[in-house]
Amino acid sequence: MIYREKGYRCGIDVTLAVVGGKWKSSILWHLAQETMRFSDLQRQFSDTTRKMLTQQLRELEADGMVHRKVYPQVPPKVEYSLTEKGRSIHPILEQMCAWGKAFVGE
Amino acid sequence: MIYREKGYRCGIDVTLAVVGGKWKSSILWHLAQETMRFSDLQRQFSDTTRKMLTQQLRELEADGMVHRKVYPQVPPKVEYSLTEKGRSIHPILEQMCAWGKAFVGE
DNA sequence: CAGTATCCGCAGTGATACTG
DNA sequence: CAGTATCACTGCGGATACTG
Repeated sequence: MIYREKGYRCGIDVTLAVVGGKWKSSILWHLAQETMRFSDLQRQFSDTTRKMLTQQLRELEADGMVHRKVYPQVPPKVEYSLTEKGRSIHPILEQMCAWGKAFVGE
Repeated sequence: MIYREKGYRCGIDVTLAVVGGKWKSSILWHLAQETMRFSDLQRQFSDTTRKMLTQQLRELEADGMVHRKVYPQVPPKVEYSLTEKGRSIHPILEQMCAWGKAFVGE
């Protein structure tokens, strides 16, 4: 199974490559609630550097999970939202969230 | 949300901490089919070092996801199988697998 | 505001050799 | 057979400064 010139053992590995990044699932989770500006995301992920946040967003964008809308104005304004593909992972994230809670709450 | 003295943003992060490791989901996936000896796993994951494989298995064991049965004999024999907790993640893995396949097959 | 660019430390990983 | 132990290296990610 090939994606972006890399081989994957099965679909699970692909999924983890897309949402398994350090902050990606959380980003997708938050964007599912609402469209957010970069500064909004910075506030939510205050323990992350701009660099990391940008990088994760760029990868999600490259995978077609998020849409990046740039308003050509000064000062700049950039909004991030989920694409259709990005929304399609949400049921799985919800289950992962529930499983994780149950796992800890024992 | 605390687990093993580490804070997690939400259940998703916990789940990824448990199954998101480089080979963990694949290990859980294969063990779901059948109990395997260490050498069986080595064959399946031929591109992984013994060290990595051992480490991932130890972490899965510490999280109560796999059971490690040692046969006290020479030469040694060690069998790995899923615990109840380990089996409980399987539905999610199946969905991740399906999602990943759909993601690539476009 | 929303990013790049650059440098750097160190944890994670690999290679190799050894052991009960 | 099923692991440890040790060393060396790479590259992820943090800190900081700069830019359109």
